[in-house]
Amino acid sequence: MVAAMTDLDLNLLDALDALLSEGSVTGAARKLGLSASAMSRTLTRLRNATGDPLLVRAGRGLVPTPRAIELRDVVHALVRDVRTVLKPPTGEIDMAELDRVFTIRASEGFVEMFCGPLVAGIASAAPRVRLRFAPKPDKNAEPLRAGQIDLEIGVLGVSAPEMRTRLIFRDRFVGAARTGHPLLSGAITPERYAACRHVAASRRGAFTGPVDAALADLGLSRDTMVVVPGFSDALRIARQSDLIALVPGLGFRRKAPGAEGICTFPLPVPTPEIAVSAIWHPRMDADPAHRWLRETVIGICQKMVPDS
DNA sequence: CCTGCCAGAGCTCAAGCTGA
DNA sequence: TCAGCTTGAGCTCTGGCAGG
Repeated sequence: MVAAMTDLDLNLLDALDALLSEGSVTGAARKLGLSASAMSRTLTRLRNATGDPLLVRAGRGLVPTPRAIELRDVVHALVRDVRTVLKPPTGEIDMAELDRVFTIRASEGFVEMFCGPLVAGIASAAPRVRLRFAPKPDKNAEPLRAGQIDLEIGVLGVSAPEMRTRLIFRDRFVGAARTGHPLLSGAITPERYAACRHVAASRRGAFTGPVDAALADLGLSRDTMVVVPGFSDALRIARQSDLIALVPGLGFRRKAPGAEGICTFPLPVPTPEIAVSAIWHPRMDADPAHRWLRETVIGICQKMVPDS
């Protein structure tokens, strides 16, 4: 009886190819690294599946039936095609020909600081690749899961434990005040720092953060007058007023845009370290183009921040 | 979703059959 | 007698399924 499609076993195709090309159970068995008895049983299954004897006894050996002769070239081509389909990718891609759009979700500050070298590095290696920097209103993992975001750069959240991550660099917050600000003349103590008025950067609009907790440990509190969504806005306000901003220290060691007219200083209270990581969905882990993208992004960022 | 159980597929070994 | 194919017995592995 001919096998139904649900009984399809692609190993039979490989065995049939070996049997038809060798014209012998022993030869096919040797070719596939099986015993002759195993190959003989496979030939029995093939006979049941095709409804044709395929190879019949002729003296001590076997000869092919007309149906077997008819199938020989077809089966050989099929096996070759199946091997091509099932062969794992080599991981080698032609970067000059790679035509793809990658969406990277990162904070405004990251884009300001790193996009220049990133664009230059990617354009020189893969001229047909296009980048889309997506805004980062929150840490929602759904766009990564849905494939809308290829790579996220930021501080790890806890909402999506399946995500793959790699640390890019570590940073700490520093204070920032306009040049000539009275706070900058003399030692910056927790008391003097807390006595100033402040501008905070918070996507969620929060007036308090880790600095307030550290000040509270000393019995101090500060007055945050303004909250803005991003660090650039906080810097702009600090440059034009007596408000003190809180920004990642790295950007100012690198002379980030917007740093003119601003002096930074170490905070007089301890604050937690900021660990900036690359985050991607496991689905993209083995994709050669995505692997190239994240290695390139991580490599360029780490090159710019060698001492992190 | 994980784990344990069970049935069936497929393998090897050994032995038998057939023909040169 | 030997080479090659087939078949019975027994083992291992895999996948489906039920239960926790």
